[in-house]
Amino acid sequence: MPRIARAQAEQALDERKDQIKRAALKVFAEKGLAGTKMSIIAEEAGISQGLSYRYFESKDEIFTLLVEEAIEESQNAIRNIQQLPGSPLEQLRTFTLQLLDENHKHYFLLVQQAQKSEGVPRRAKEAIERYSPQETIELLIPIFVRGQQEGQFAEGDPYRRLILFLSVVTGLMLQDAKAIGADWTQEVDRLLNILTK
Amino acid sequence: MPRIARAQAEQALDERKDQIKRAALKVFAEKGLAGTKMSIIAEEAGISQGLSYRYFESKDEIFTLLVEEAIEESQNAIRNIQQLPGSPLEQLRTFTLQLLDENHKHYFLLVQQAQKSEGVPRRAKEAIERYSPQETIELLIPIFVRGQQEGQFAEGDPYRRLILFLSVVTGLMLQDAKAIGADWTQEVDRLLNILTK
DNA sequence: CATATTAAATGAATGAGTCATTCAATGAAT
DNA sequence: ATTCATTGAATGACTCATTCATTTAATATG
Repeated sequence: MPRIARAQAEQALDERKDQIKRAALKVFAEKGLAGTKMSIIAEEAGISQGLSYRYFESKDEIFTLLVEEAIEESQNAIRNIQQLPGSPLEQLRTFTLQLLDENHKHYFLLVQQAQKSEGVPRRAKEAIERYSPQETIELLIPIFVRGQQEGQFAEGDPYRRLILFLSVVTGLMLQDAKAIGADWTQEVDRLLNILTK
Repeated sequence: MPRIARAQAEQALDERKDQIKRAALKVFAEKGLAGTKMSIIAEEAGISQGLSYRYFESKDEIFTLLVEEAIEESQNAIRNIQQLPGSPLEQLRTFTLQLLDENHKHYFLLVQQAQKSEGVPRRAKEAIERYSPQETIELLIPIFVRGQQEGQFAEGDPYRRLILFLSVVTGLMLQDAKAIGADWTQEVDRLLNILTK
């Protein structure tokens, strides 16, 4: 095989691998590990039952891989928020909108699922324990406190406020509220009223 | 058997039946129909594996029964809100707090679960179709509109606002946010900021 | 009180069903 | 013609609702 063709072929394989991963992410996020059948992942990816096994060892492997990716993504997003321009409120707004876009949403829900489910593969469990979403809140607290000092956010226990806020955002994701449509901007602004004065 | 003893015996049976139903409700609400094992219900009720079958035909029967009860309860709660004293805001506040108490919460989540799950028994499905939670929103709309006219609630599409609000409340239930504790009053007041000016 | 009768409760065993995984066969690409 | 991706039916391990022989408790009878 010529050099060029080989490179193309490799890329094709990578793309297919990605396609399967994306499909799996969506389904896992919606239904959890136990609730997800390999056949549904295949269907979602538009391929046949068996094909996933040319690209991955097992269902557990895909799941674990995705959880690890999800956590990496989550860490990035959180690190990012610190650098974001604007007031604390604007920072949180951007962060929330980002959390709600398709890709991040699925990652976020995946981790949620992985946390409460039984029978999660060891490595996935470890990844989650290494980076608990507790940490998400802890990293948001300084921003919130700054907002309080600047008089933009309401008084009260930051931890409790942020738990409430994140619960609410998670709830929205779960509802998948198709009724709302793709543009969450309006909703997020309303949601932020939970935190502001 | 004397009259009295027989009556006592019957009552004992009813109580056990109730005990099983309560346990089942809790587990079904948390894990859905497919995710719930009869053995877990038994454990939750503090009885042995097989005993539920002296009181109920099958898992499906329990599930269906509970869904039917849940819908009845839901209808009552909604009818109630109309009679509630106070401003629209106060009405909604009371309604929401009621929704969040242990019992109603489980009923509400059960219906949620039943809606999205596959393989729901026919009769349960029918009960749900007969009374969709769409209806919940439609019954809340007049209250919300009145609140808008009185200047207490924010402008905007009532349907969309209420969808958001209910999604958020549902999300809270799902999170079960133990971190928050039993008293939701504070949180509900914050949540209502989503609707008010 | 002792004992017979009836009903409640247990938990191990069954077996029907589900679903991850495999693989022989097919198709496409080079 | 050869190589490799893809299919989808078949396998078999596993799960779990349901059953039922056995134990335990309650109640009646003498």
